[in-house]
Amino acid sequence: MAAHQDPAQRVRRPPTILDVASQAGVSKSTVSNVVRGLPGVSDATRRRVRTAIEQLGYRPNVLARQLVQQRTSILGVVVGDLANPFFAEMAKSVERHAAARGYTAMFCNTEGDSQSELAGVETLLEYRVAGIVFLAFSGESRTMQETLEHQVPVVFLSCKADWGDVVSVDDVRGGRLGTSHLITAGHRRIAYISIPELEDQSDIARWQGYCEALEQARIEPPIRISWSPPSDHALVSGVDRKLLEVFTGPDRATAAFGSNDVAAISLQEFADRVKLRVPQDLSIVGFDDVPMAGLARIGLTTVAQPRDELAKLGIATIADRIERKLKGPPRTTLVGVSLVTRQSTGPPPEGL
Amino acid sequence: MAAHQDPAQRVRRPPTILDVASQAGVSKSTVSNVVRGLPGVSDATRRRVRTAIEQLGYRPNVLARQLVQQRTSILGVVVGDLANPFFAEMAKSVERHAAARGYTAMFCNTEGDSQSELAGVETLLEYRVAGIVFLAFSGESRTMQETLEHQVPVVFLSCKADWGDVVSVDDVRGGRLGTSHLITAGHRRIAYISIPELEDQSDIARWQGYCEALEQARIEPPIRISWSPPSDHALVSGVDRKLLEVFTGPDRATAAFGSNDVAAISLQEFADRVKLRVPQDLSIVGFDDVPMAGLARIGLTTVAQPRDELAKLGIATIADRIERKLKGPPRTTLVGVSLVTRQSTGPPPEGL
DNA sequence: ATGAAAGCGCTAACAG
DNA sequence: CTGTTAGCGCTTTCAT
Repeated sequence: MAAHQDPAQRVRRPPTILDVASQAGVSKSTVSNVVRGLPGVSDATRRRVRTAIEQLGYRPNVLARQLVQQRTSILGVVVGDLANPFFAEMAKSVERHAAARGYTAMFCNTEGDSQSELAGVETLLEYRVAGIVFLAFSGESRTMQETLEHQVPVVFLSCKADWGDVVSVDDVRGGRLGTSHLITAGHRRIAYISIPELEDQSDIARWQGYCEALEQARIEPPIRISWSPPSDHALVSGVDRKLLEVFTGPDRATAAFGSNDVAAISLQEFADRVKLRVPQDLSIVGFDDVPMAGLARIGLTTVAQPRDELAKLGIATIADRIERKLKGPPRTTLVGVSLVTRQSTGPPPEGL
Repeated sequence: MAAHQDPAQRVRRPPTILDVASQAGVSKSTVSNVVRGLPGVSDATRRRVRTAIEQLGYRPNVLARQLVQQRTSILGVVVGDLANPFFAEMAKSVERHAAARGYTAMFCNTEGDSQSELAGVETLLEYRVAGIVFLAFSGESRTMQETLEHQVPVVFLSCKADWGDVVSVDDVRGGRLGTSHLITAGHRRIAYISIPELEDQSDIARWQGYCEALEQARIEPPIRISWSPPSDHALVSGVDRKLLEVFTGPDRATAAFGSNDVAAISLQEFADRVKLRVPQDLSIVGFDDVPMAGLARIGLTTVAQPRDELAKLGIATIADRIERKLKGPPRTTLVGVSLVTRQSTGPPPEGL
């Protein structure tokens, strides 16, 4: 292999279209025509240009192109938490489908914080992204305004808002599905548990589904736990309590519905640590069906989302919107959820 | 909330610096100066410009700026597999540290395929990224050339190559560490197992460390398993065999060292399915210490990488290189690995 | 079939 | 302190 030089020393700037033009002895328009594969260039010229491009290692400057074209092929993707396996999987799918449609994805991790969500969108807008895909949306209205004001198509993928296109599972239905499963198994005291960092619009919809299921079964009251693992305290229906208390004592909760798999698995981990047996003492249902949930050792019952289908539809929607193939008012596309039953759920203990 | 219009119909293009200038009754340079916070603008003018910006919702066009400045603040990040929790965590850290230093991250998922690795780098180069961070590198030399030819600083983060800056753990040492742990526990037949999609330079170094440890303990021969879960077949030292065979029979392997936690956990899952007890029948060591490995139910003994420290150093390195604060030949920064002992390892069965 | 010229929105000298 | 001017690299009419 050729001796390599110190990266800091090589200062040769990338060749421009002009370099190619002069090298090939043509005008830059011709080079442009060749690069873009337009017809109306003689074969001889085309060949000469191709050679020059090869020799110089010319690569068109996308920034310049997009500046003059007044549009970019960058898709901004707002992710709640890349470290959450669900988002990681979605991000991966989104990137793949975006690339397949000619878009480059630019990710923004928000840590579920509406502050950085706003900052992220701001950055994306500065890059004049062609559209924004929200993989999580806090619901913060200022972000919405910023985005609206600047005419960027937006799709809420696996999350929702009352403006912009939505492609997601029916979270309310998913919430009902998971909760009903527990009710059917005989549980009467069922808690809903979420991790505050990830409480967004989806979380709210799932909570609603949970409440509806309880109501329909005439079970009162709903119990909302907001917990930051691995703390042993949590906000239980608004008041700070020891988490363990919720699952012990005479009218303890015998089951919990996690707003997502990470919350559910964290709770299972907590249960393991404090020697609560799952599902004998405590049944747990999650949401998402992340790969980890399917491991024999985890065996989490969960509401599954068809991730790749969601990503595909979401990208199709926003791409169509960008390309003006889709017009009219915001559209909502709901795809089905399904319950995956594993070992984390069972009937409640005797007498409860 | 104001009635929202159909996203497809609002055609107002984003305001430019000229719009702001005329609105404020100044020249565009003055606006530019205000936007960039340069001194030498009277307070009155500054205020007027600020107001105009506010009213118009002006947002500078980064593409135009970067075009004229001849440099971007985009950092390309090549990721092996976003769905692998290790990469997901790294990606997240990288994005955070990049943002802290004023860079925007643009991710490329390669699925461990050197073909799309090349395509990804190609795309990044078209965007004139300021630098490229490899979170996985296949070792494919053409990519290297493409990159070198275009003068982009490169850092190999938690992976390696013999050119460009490297910031990683000492994979060879890590390989030795994990293997030695098994040897010390009494194992004599230890397999090395990796998932082909992720075999890269790090994998090779870890394999080398594994071999060295075996050699030092005068254990022969090394066993290399290349496995695509959940298949029940695998390539064992080059030949296709049933995976189970490796861990049963008279001279079976009693331990396995996974090239990363995903491989190790997959193997554990396999063991669970075929009723091999871990660690009684089979000890398993992983590499990375992903969050999942620490769950009580997984309890994977593994070689831990300090992810956030790696990301921080990696970004610092490439940022310094970009900003010319770091000059000279490629630098290698190695950070320490440590073994985290959990429940997946123990002594071999009696008599083996 | 090819070239010339006019910008895209912005920064960076340089004048005034 | 503020305005004028000349591009950055590219696409896109419009001539030739």
